[in-house]
Amino acid sequence: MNPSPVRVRFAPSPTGYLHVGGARTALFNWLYARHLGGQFVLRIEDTDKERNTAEAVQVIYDGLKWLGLNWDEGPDVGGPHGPYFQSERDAVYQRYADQLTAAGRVYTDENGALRFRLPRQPLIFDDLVCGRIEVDRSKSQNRDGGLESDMTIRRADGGWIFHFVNVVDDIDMQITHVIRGEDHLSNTAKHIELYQALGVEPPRFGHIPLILNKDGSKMSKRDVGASITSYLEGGYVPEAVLNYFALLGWSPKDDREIMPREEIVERFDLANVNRKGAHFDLAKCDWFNAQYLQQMPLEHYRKLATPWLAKAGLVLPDDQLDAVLALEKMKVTHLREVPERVAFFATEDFPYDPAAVEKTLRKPGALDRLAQLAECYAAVEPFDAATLEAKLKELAATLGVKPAEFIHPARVAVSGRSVGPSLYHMLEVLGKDRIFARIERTRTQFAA
RNA sequence: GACCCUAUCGUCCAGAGGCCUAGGACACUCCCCUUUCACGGGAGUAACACGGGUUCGAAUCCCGUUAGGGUCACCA
Repeated sequence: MNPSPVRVRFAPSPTGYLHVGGARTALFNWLYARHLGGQFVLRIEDTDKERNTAEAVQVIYDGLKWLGLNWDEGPDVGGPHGPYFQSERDAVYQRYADQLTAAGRVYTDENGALRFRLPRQPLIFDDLVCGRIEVDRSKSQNRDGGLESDMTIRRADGGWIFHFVNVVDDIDMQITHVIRGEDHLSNTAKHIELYQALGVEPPRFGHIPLILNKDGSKMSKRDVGASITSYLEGGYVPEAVLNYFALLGWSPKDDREIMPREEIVERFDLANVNRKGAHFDLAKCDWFNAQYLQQMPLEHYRKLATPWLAKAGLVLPDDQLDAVLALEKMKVTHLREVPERVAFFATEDFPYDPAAVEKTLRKPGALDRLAQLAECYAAVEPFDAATLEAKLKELAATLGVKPAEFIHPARVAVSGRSVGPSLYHMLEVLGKDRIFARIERTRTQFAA
């Protein structure tokens, strides 16, 4: 006997952007499916033809793919329960609507819309996250204090309404577990009434907490971090973002935070999802990103950083690329910072930071120190960080001055700035010739 | 307005009656490491919304209050 396979779905509407809340819903569905060896279905809810565009759908694909949330069935990959665009499922909806008509459960109202007669019976269901939910449907009122109006399932113009197509598709696609945002918890009663009217056993429901802004307000399109595209464009590592999102509402119940995808899949469970709305904190997301960047192998880091270098028009010789990237790897929070940080390796014509010049190069004797250092380094062998450090300190000792007298001007002379990589490692990567040229340029340019 | 969900540090989570003088992480402050900036290490500030019960004992269970969120569309 086959264990009944778990089938979950993510059913976004193509609005032109993928909201974090949506991505997190997709993630929890995906985790649930992968954890249990079930199927993850992608269905595009594009009944609203107005805002339905190919680009809007592409944004959803891009976001999910970036996060690594692969789907087993969907518009682009097909599957046995298609089509997966609601706009192409008219015949299916008509069939189910006919069934309701035959059963006398719907009627056409005075405006020509098709409405479902709500049974308004007391109703109980077990939510996988929220537990037992008990509603007395006969008490549901609308804003005017009147009885909740019967649910419209088809507009006068023939367009289908969300609640209906959502339920029909979940039935038709044999969805076993509906994992969605808590904003649908209150709608679930109506949905169950629809399942019952259709003579179908409802799936299990799991309503996950909403994601709010850090101050608790509702997150809208404009808010920082709201759009998944902003992570793609902001230099985030998908695994880091996924890790952070997973911890918004779910916890492995111990102190583990940085977890590889496989571990999250392995440990994920709806029972460990909490019910409290999560406030989104980009600072913590950034911390995860920095951690992932620091801990990943240089080879992987290079693959992620290279496109950013290219986009900035920076060219680094192949044989130096890794060495240069390694110099700043521990300091980068977002990949987009990389070009700026390593730009001075790519050109001899780098700019000098005015503040650094003022503070360091303009100091009396600074240019002389550079000359002395260059002279000292002329014969250094091997030209590596350890030797360079030893030589510099030796020079300082000989002259009876602090090493800082050399270190600071040298840093500004070779990089144009007062902050950057470890000086000696930076010198090693730059090499003797470039250092001498840069010191020369500095001395000429800033000679009193 | 009716109904539903929620309530532990500023934020994300631990805590499923005694292990809690409430733990971890981010953020913040200080110290160490480092003659840069980071990383790393150490320390610190900081919370059980309130009021009633139940119990020998409550952050944990129950009720109420308050607060926040959600749903009640010919939007999805």
